[in-house]
Amino acid sequence: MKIRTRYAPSPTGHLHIGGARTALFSYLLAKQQGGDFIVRIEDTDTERNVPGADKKQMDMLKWLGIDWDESVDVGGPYAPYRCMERMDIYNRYIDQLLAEGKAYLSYATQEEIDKEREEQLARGEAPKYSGWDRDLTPEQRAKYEAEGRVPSVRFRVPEGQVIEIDDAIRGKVKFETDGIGDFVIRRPDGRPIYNFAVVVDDALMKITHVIRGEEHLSNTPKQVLIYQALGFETPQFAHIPLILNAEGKKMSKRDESIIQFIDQYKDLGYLPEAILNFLSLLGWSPEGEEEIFSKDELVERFSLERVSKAPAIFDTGKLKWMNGQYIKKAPLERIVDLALPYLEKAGRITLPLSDEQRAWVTRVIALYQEQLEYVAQIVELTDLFFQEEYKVTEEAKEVLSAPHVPEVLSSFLNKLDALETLETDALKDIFKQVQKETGHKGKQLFMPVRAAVTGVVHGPDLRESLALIGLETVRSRLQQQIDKA
RNA sequence: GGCCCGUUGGUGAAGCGGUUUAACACACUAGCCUUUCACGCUAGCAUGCAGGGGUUCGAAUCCCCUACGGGUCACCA
Repeated sequence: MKIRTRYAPSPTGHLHIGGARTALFSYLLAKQQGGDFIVRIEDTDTERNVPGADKKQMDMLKWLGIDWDESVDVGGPYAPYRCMERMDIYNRYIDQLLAEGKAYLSYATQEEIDKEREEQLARGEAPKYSGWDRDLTPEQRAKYEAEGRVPSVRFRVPEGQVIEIDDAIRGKVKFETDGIGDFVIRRPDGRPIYNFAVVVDDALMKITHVIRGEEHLSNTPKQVLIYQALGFETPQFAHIPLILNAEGKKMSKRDESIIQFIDQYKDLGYLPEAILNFLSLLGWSPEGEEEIFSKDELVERFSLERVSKAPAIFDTGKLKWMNGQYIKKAPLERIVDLALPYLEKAGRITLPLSDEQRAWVTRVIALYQEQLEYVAQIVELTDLFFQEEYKVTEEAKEVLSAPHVPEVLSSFLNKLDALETLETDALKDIFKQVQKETGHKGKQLFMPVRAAVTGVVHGPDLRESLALIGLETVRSRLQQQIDKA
C-alpha cells in the first residue's frame, strides 16, 4: 500500500519550528517510501484564523524544500483540502453518528460546563464532562430548544473500555475510556471540532501514517473512538517528542530565548538547507557519525525507529554552527545575493550596483564568508570597509605607539607614491620592500600598517583589505598616523 | 488531582543485557597553522548513565518504587 502522510496546520500564524519539523518528518517518511505528502489546512477555529497565514506557511515550507503532492493550491483526488470547505462531509458523518446513537445533541451552556469543571477541580477530581444530558427525552429537548439553546453534538464515550494505541515511536500505550468525558464534535454553529475533523479527513484522504507532536498523544484515544464508531481503519500513529527551549521548558509563544518562526530565520539570512538539516536532528538521530545531510540524504536515512521518545532541546548555538557550515560551502555569489539586501538596508550600498561596485562588494564579502553564522551578520562584520571616519581602538593605539612605527609607516607610504591603484598582488612586493628598507618583519611590519589603516588589530587578510579600502584612503590614513606620531 | 510520556557530560545526543576504557557533534580549554582575527588541524573534557531496590554469571540497557521534568483532561489545534 502506498504511504500517505500529511501535515495539517491551522492558519493562525507563522510557520513554527515545531510545525516545520513535524512537516519535515512526515515528508521524509512519505518520500522515502515513494508515497505522497499532503498539506491540509485545519481552519475550523475561524476566530483565530489569520487571513493569508496558510499561504505564508506553505511558502515557508517550500522555501525549506518541503513540497507536497496534494493541497489547497495544487488540488488532488481528495479535495477540498481546507476543512471549512468540507462541512457537508463532516455533517454527513455526524448525522450518521447521531442516527446510530453514538453521538447526541448536548444542550449544556458554556456557563454550565465551566461551573461543573470548577466544582470537580475544587473537589480534587479529574475534570470530565459528566454527560448529564446524554439521554434527554424529547420533551426535555423541546424545553431547551424553547429556551433558545442551540445544541452542540457530543460523542458518546463508551464506558469501561480500554483503548490501546500502538504508536510507532512510543510503543503500546493504553487509555481507559472512563477517564474521558463525552466530548464535543460539532459546535452549535455547525463547525466541527478538531478531534472529529482530523479523523474524518485522515480516513477519507487515506492517510496511512499520522505523524504529529507528543501533545496529541492524549487526544489519540478520542480519535480512535471516532475511527471505530465510523467504521474506519486507524492509521499508524507516530508521536514525535516535543521541542523544548534551553531550560528544558516548553516554548511559549512569547519565549524570547529562541527564535521560533521559520520566516525569522529566513530574514536573518539562515540557509534553508541548514534549517532543514537542523530540524531533522530535533528528536531524530542518524545511524552513523555524521550529521550534515542534504535533503536527499535525509530522505534516504530517515526512519521512525530512530526517533527519540525524550523531548528534543533546541540548541541555538548548534544551529548557528550548522548554518555556518552551509554558508562556508555555498557558492560566493549566492552569499553575495543574500547579503546585498542587508547592506542596502543598513545604508552601506545603493542597489542596483554597477558591475564595478558589485565586484568590489563581492571581494569584501568573500573576506567574511568563512566566519558568517548567518548572513545578516555581514553588516557588522564589514563595518570597516564602509566607514569614512574611522575610529582607532585603544589596542591599535598601543601598537602605533611603538618607536619603530613611524619609520615603517613612512616607508610604506613612500612605496605607494608610484601607484595609480592598490592591488593585492602588488602589495606583496611593497611589504617586501618595506621589510628590506626598515629591517622590520612579521608582526612588527604588518601590525602597524593594519592598525594605522583599519584602526583595529584584528581583521581579515591585510593585503586584500588594503586593496579594498583603496589607495586614497590608505594614503590619507597612513599620513594621519605619521603626523600624530 | 486522574491518565499518559520522559530522565545519559556544560549542551545536543549515540547506546536496544556482554571488547563501553560510555560514540559523535556543539561549547569550552590547551597547542599547531597564521602579521592578527576567522577557518582548519591536534589533544583534553561523564570513575559514571536521576536516586533506591530487584532480576542476572553480567545492567546505562529488563522489572518495581521514589524524586524530578513534561503532556493532556476546551464549543484550540
